[in-house]
Amino acid sequence: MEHHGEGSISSNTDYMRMKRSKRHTPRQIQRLEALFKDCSHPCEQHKLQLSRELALSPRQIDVWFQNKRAQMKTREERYDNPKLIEENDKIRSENITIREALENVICSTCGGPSINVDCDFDEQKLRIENAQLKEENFNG
Amino acid sequence: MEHHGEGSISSNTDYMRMKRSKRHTPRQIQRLEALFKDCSHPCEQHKLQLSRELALSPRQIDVWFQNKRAQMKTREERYDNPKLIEENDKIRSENITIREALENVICSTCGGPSINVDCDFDEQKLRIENAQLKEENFNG
DNA sequence: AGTCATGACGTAATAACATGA
DNA sequence: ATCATGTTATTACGTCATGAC
Repeated sequence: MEHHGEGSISSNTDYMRMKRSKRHTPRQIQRLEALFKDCSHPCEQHKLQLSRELALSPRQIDVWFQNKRAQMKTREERYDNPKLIEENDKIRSENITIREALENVICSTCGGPSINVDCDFDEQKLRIENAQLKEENFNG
Repeated sequence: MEHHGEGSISSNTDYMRMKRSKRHTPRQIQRLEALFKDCSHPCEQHKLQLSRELALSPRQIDVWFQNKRAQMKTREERYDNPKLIEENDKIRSENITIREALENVICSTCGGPSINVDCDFDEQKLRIENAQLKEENFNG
């Protein structure tokens, strides 16, 4: 109900404090955002200046910046999450590829089907087993 | 801003002292949380029942569940993010370990220092290179 | 048939407030 | 006091179902 489209229409002058909407005007927000880009914690002076300039109480300026900082934080997280998941999947599949390569190794000198690897004393084997176990631990 | 003064009569119980606190009482929240665990989208019946039971308007019940769902969503994300980063690191290190193992392979039959792997025609080699490139792509 | 309005209900953003460190 | 964080309430926008034309 009541979709007012005010924002784009009355652009001629400053907004009369539209009775209905408690939102800040686009102009106010634009100004606030501009400052926020430079500094997310405005000093007292900036705060008071904005207060006069935008006809908002200092308290409102304060609240706006607090809310904005919180918003940015969660917005970052929402953005990082899918990125991490994708990256995760890719590395995992690379992992499998290399593991397969390791099993299909063929010796170049004896040309034989040398399926197996080096010594048992070496830590190498242990480390690989270890990695395998940790991997299973995640998936399980 | 002056909002409603709603019938927050706090019924018979103890929480009279918070005069104009807009917070819901612990008892109310406890009850709401309990139902939320079972279903995050309560039907009309449940809503009305809660409304009577907790002396909150149906609208308030509605709003509480909406806010709760949003809260849960961001809470999940906050929790997943560090988990994903940790997982990511571990898989990455496994990756390196296996890669090293692949280079230090020694043939078991000829006992030689068979450093190298199989044929050039095989897709194996390509796949490994591919993985390597993709990996670099991430880090760069 | 369609299409246009309207309402019910959802999420997302936001303003204001409350609290603890 | 200021700030991060969480809570309550409102607004904006989207979708879907229903109904009149």
